[in-house]
Amino acid sequence: MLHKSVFDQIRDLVKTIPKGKVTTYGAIARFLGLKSARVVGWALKGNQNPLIPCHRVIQKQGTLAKNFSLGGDLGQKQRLENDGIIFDKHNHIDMSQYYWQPVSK
DNA sequence: ACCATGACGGTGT
DNA sequence: GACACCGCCATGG
Repeated sequence: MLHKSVFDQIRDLVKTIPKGKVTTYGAIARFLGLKSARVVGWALKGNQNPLIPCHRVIQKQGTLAKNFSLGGDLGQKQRLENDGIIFDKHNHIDMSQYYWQPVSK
């Protein structure tokens, strides 16, 4: 991975997600001009940097990816709850309340 | 260069 | 809601 890679762009963007907010794989992909959200998930999986709040990236439906690297979906849920985000009984979160739209920095 | 593999998303049944 | 496909594309073998 020399030069600026897709991951570099994803990392910089994820860093700007405010505490208490979340965004989606698809939103990041589209923001970066990618046609597939799968690349975003792949990039986060391969590069788990503790300085990057990657737990704030979730699925569009407000649900969590089951294969989250740091403790699975449960570990991700705990991190989000630590951010002050409330889950309903089906492990969904209210996207109308918590969704954060990526913006140019 | 070919092929399998995803922390997805959209659509159809 | 639960499945099943399919398109997507960077990476590694």
